[in-house]
Parts: sequence; C-alpha cells; structure tokens
Amino acid sequence: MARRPSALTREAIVDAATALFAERGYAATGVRDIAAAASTDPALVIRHFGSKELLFLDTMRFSLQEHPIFDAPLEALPHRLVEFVVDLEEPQRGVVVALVGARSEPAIAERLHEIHEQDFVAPLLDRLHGEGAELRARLAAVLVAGLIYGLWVVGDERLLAAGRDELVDRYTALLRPLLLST
Amino acid sequence: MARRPSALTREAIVDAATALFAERGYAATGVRDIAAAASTDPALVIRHFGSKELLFLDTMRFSLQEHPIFDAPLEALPHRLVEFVVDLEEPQRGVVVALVGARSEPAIAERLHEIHEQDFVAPLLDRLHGEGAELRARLAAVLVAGLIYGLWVVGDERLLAAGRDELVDRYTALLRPLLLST
DNA sequence: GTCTATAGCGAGATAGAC
DNA sequence: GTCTATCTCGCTATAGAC
Repeated sequence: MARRPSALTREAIVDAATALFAERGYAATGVRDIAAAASTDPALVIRHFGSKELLFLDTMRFSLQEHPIFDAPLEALPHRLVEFVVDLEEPQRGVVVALVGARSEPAIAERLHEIHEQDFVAPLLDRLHGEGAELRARLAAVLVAGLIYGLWVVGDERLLAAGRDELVDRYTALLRPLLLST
Repeated sequence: MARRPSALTREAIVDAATALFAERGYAATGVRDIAAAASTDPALVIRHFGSKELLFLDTMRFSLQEHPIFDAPLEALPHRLVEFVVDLEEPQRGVVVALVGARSEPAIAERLHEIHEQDFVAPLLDRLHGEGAELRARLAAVLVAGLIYGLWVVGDERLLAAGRDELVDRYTALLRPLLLST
C-alpha cells in the first residue's frame, strides 16, 4: 500500500482505534493492533498521540450535542431519550462500554463521570424547575443509564424479546412521571 | 511472621484477593500484590488457585441468598430492594464494580450476566405473575441495576445530597408500580 | 514523515530446593 | 506445604536509519 500523507494516517489511526477500543475494550486492544488495522506501525501511533491512554481519551468521546433529543418538548422527552438508548448503535454503544471497562484508570473514570454529568444530568436539569429538580434530574439520568447498563453492559438480550416498541413504551412509562410531575 | 499452615494461607489469600480486587479492580491488582497482602508469595497464590482469573472468579461472588430481601411481602419488596442497593457496603459493592470493569474477559462477562440473571431477575420473576411478568421482572432488575451503576460505577455522589432516606423513597416510588401493578 | 529494530519494564506462571 | 529464583511473554514507548 502506498504511503499516506500524515493527515490521512492520523485519521486512519483514529478510525482504527475507535473501532477496536469500542469492540474489545481498553485492556484487550494493543497499540500493535491499532497500528495494523490502520495499515501503519506502532511507533507512529505513539508519535501522533503520545500514549495509548491519550489516544483512548481522544477517541472515546460521547456527545449528545449532535442528537437533537433535548430540543423536544418536555412531554416528548422521555420517549425520545429511551428510544435513543434502545436504538444506540456502534460505535457509540461500544464507547460507553469501553469507558466503563477501563474505569480503573483514574483519567478514564473521570471521563465517564463527565459524560454522565454533561450529557445526561445537565441537559435534564436545564428542563426541570422547582423543588427537587436536581434530584429528579439525577434520578432520571440513573434510570436512563440503567437501561444502557442492562442492554449493553450486562447484556440482557431478553429485554428485547417482547419487541423493541414494547420495551420503549414500558421504559418510557417509568421515566415520564419523573420528568413531568413535581 | 510464623509460617501458616496451608488452610490459613489459603484463607489469607482469599481475604487479600477479595479486598484488593474489590478495591482496585482486576487489571490493577497483581498476583504479587495479593501475595504481599496475604504475607505469602506469588507462587503459592498460583499453586492454590491455578491462575489469577480463577482466583478472581473464586472470590468475586455476589449472592443475595444470604439477605432475606425476597422474603418480604410483595408490597414491601420495592423499598427493601432499593434500601439494599443504597446501603450496599464493601466488599459487596466492590465485587460488582470489579466484575463490571473486567467484563472484557469472556468468563468474567459470563459471571456478571449470571449474577444479574440469578440474583436479580430470577427472584423477581418468582414473585410476579400474569401477562408480561417476565418483561416486568427484567425492567425492575434494570432499574435496580441502574441505581448500582449510578451510585457505585459512575459515582454520582450528589444523588445522596438530599439524604439517604429521600433517595430511597424516591427510587422506591419508581420501582413500586412495576412490581405491584399489571 | 515513515518505519525497523529494540529497549525496558512488568506481568503471570513455573522449577526445584528445602 | 513453602518459598527463592527465574522463565517467558506481552506490552508501551523510544532510538535512529531512511
């Protein structure tokens, strides 16, 4: 294969790292694996990103900014949130799982905490007001996180046995009172 | 220190491994660390348990059989379950977190799945009947697991800011309709 | 910028004396 | 049963030729 210009090599490394970290996790993915998948070599990977951990933190991002979930009226929000989780696809699904799995690295634990805070708690807190709004936002975030945990971390596949729509409806019914009442 | 007879050494290894795995996780705990904490040496650890992974699986057990939670009448069950999770102490708390963190080892992922199935889903399923009982049991298990995840994996300490009792009451209110209605 | 070769470390696991 | 010494392997990261 022809030599790539630098920007393309860097991009290939990012793509390979994202896919491999998401698929196998932090510990099980070596710098060698990433280099091979990007058709380059381990030295370049370190040269571009400094270390495996920095590369991990650079690629394992999770942002809800791109999804217009929180634009929905409050009435529709529970359904939208649950749908988002149930329909979550790779690599986003793997990103969360990989971050959870590498939680024993302090910097990675911090990232996981940040994501929970910034992408789940904070947007919910924006939409809730009055007495106990913060607790309700945090409870709702935990509820949503629980579904992620059940589906993608523990891997309870039978949750989907009754059908995707049924699961979405039932879980929405659990979340709704938390967001719509005081 | 005097030399221990075998049974005591084995017990010391189990105690040390339980504490260290629960505190630091699988990857961050070495066989050497365990041996040192048990006042013995790495060779004995392997000799007694075969490998680090087998030792992990031997020590990281989580059983709800000892807790009489599921003896409670159905009406009281939601409150009991939530209380149990919120009041979870070491090393049980660390066991769950360590299992989640080492999920990239297939045998450990399987154990995590087993625990979810046997200690949460199955006892709930025993208590529920009628149409959709299985889905309700699985939803309830996810709800409970979500609280474990939020409190002990992600580490949202502010959930407890309003007070332990308030958290228990609010989360119980979320779980109750799932277990008590059709 | 790129790649070959390897340094340096730490891990889990083992051999064999006592 | 116990422990010292060591083996072997895999990893990240680096040095240096091109």
